[in-house]
Amino acid sequence: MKIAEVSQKFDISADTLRYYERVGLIPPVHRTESGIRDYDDSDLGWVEFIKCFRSAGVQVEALIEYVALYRQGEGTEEARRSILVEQREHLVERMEQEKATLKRLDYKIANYDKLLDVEELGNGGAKGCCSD
Amino acid sequence: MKIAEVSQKFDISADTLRYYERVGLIPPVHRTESGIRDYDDSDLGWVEFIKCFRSAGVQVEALIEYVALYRQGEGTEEARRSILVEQREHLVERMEQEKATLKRLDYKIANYDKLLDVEELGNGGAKGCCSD
DNA sequence: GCTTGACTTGGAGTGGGCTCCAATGCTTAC
DNA sequence: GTAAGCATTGGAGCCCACTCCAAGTCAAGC
Repeated sequence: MKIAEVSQKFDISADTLRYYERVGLIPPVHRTESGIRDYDDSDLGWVEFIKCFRSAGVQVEALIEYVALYRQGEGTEEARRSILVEQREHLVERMEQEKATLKRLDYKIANYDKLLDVEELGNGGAKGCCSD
Repeated sequence: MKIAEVSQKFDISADTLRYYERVGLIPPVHRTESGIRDYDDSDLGWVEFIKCFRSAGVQVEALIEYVALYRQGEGTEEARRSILVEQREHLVERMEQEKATLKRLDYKIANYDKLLDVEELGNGGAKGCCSD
């Protein structure tokens, strides 16, 4: 599978795919004789893997480290595991923060709904909520 | 309240607080005669507000727009509401992605646990999971 | 009044994560 | 075999969100 197809399939630009490979976020992709990238199933698996983790905000740095350890093979399992655990912690923290913000956002939106409803009824003039 | 105290209270650097004000993420902060920032309750409210939304990944751009509308006052309620709704959508999408990634992360960690358990029992040699 | 330390400003610098570019090479259709 | 449209590379550039800096001002203690 050539880079253009992969790019389309995963909605990641070819530039980004090359960048990922260059910095070690993805192991070297299989090539044709003439040096053109020809993604095989394993390569596609990595792309999908990275896409998943990147789009959840996992840092490139951590993924690079993980991939490097993976490529080193046996003996690195514990280190790999601890990267994952660390990233899991970050993720959970982020999700909690987001949950709180979502709640607040909903509250604010509900306030605007009320406010706008009132206005619609010709009863304007209610003071807008400030930072709440 | 001077900038150093605010910085400490919210764990945001003084530089960042000034930056926030400069770009319009926070309305102009109250000053002493001599021009030194002296945050009042409303200013602190804004700082808290921005901290909450920023730490959930809401873009500075959107918040600037919101604050600008807020400062324009009446008549901008609908626009403000729609900014919030839009940001809510982004947030929910992000959270869903993260949920999926968390699940995957848990699965991978569990795999490593199993793998490492087996090794501990002197039964090594099981092939590490690739991108799964 | 002088030092110390926190404050001010505008502007430059940084880091992360891409994104774009120029120069060049391969492939396919005509 | 040649033009169009893909691919390759290294390196520069860009955007976001800060972060730091220099040069100067202000405030509190001695």
